[in-house]
Amino acid sequence: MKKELDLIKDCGQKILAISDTMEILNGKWKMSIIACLCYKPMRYSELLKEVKGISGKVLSRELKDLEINELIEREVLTTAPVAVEYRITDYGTSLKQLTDTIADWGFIHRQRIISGMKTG
Amino acid sequence: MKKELDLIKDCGQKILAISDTMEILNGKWKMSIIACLCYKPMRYSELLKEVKGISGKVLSRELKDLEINELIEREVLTTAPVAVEYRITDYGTSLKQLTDTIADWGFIHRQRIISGMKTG
DNA sequence: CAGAATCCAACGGGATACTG
DNA sequence: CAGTATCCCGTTGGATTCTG
Repeated sequence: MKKELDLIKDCGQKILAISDTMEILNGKWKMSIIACLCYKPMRYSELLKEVKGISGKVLSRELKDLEINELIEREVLTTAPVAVEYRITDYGTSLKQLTDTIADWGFIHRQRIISGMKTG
Repeated sequence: MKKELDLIKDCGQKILAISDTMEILNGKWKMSIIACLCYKPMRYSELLKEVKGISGKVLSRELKDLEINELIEREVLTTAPVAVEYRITDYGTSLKQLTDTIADWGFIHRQRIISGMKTG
């Protein structure tokens, strides 16, 4: 009985922690952007190509959000036609494992779908 | 050079997989619900208490979504005042590691916030 | 190239009241 | 108890245009 209560209590803390994370990583794009920048620094236009489906406006906002949370850094390169490079921060790399786990599950889920939704 | 291209290509697949996952687990509540039901089966009202902040309407919809994706099961208990129990499915338990990773990061992030946003 | 501005549609999500 | 229905708002997100 007490053991059950402990479980619930523990569960409560976990729920809170998950809510925290989902608050930071809301929207469908942030994890993709993070994963992208974990590979290498990229420019705005590169991200626009790599993160398929995202629009310019949304990419701008998401990048700002991520920068505010210190997950990525923005550097303006004073080159000829002006370039901006986005990089993952040390703190941002702490999300790498998370992106890996999410990607892994995505693969599995896709396999499950294309294998015809065989009844589990 | 080629190596870089490979990286990008690989990155592309990962981005897709992440998009897939985020499509299924969109909204701020689904992961919390999954994590909750990983502890033990729960009734609607229990979830309403455990998943702090969620409203009845949203909980209903999220539960339906999760059921459609075969991540949870719903059983109506023919008891006196009618009870409904939600359980995680085998497939749903494949998300347990993900909820753990997300929760871990949430803890870390909270620590970082309350420690005053120390740089680095 | 890197965005900001504007417009608009769709969805997420809260509050309340109602049903079986 | 376990939802559903309704209203209503803020956000998300796409398309397009404009700017430095």
